Amino acid sequence: MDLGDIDLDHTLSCGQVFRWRKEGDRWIGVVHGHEVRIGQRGKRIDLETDLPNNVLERYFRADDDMEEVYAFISHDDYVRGLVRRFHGLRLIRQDPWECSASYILATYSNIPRIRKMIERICVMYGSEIEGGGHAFPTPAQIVQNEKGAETCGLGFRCERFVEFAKRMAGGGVDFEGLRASSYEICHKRLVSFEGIGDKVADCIAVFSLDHMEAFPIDVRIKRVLESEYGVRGTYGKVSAFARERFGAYAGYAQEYIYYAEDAKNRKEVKG
DNA sequence: AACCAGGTCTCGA
DNA sequence: TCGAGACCTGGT
Repeated sequence: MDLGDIDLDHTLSCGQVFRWRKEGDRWIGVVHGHEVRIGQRGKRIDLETDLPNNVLERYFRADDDMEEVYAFISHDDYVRGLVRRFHGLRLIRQDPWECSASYILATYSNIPRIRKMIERICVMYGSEIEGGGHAFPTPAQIVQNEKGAETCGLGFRCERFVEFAKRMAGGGVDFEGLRASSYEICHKRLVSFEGIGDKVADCIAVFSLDHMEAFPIDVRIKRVLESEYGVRGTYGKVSAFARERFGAYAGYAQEYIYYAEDAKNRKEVKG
C-alpha cells in the first residue's frame, strides 16, 4: 500500500482523531468498524487489517499532493518552520457522522477526557469487532437507548449528542450533499444544528467533508493568530483572514499550528 | 487545590 | 451583530 509522503506519528497524534493509540512501534485504531494495526519504518508501512487498501488510502488522504499543499500554506517563516518540523503530518478523511459526534463531545474539554468520553460511548453502544474492540456506534444504536448516554460522563454535551444522533437517524443530515456543496453552504448548514457552532462546523468540514479551506479556531489557534499575525476579532473575521492567507489548504495550516502548540505544552509540562 | 479545557448558547446593548 | 456569563466534569 502506498500512502505517499506521510508521517504516521504526527498524523495520528496531532489531535484530529481520538481513537488511535500506540502500542510499541505500532498504532492501533478502528476505522469504519474494522481494527487497523499499522506501523512505519522510514517509507515502509506495515499493515494488519481486513480493510481493503483503497479504503485506507482514502482515510489517510493518500490522494493529497503534499507538495501542492506545502506550496499553498508556506506563506511565511512561521508556517514554513512548522512544515519542516512536522513534515508528513497529514489530514485524515474521517467518517462524517463519527467526526460530527466526536467534535460535539470535544466542546470545551480536553483531549484525554474526549478520548475517554468517546471510548465509553463505543463500549456502551458500538458493535463488537474482531480484535476485541468496538466500532463507533451508529445513530440508530444510540437512539435505541437514549438513557445509556447519561452514564458516559458527557456532562452538558449529553443532550446535544443524543439530539444529533436522533437527527442523523431520522435522515436529517445529508453529508454527501454538504461534501458536494461549497464550504460556505456547508458551514452555514452545519451551524444550524444544536451543539454545532462555528468551530465544530469547521472541524467537520475539514476533517470529514473535504472542505480543506475550513480553518477551525479554538483558544490555542486564536492566541497564535493574534501573536503571529496580529489578527483578532470575531470568529468569522479571524477565520476569513486565515482562509485568505492559506487558501485552499488552510485546514492543513491549522493542523500544523495546532500540533505545534500541543508540542509546546508537552514540553512545558515535562519542565 | 485551583485553573482550564479542540465552544456553544443565551441574553442584553 | 457583538461581547459577557454560564456551563458538566475531570486532567494537570
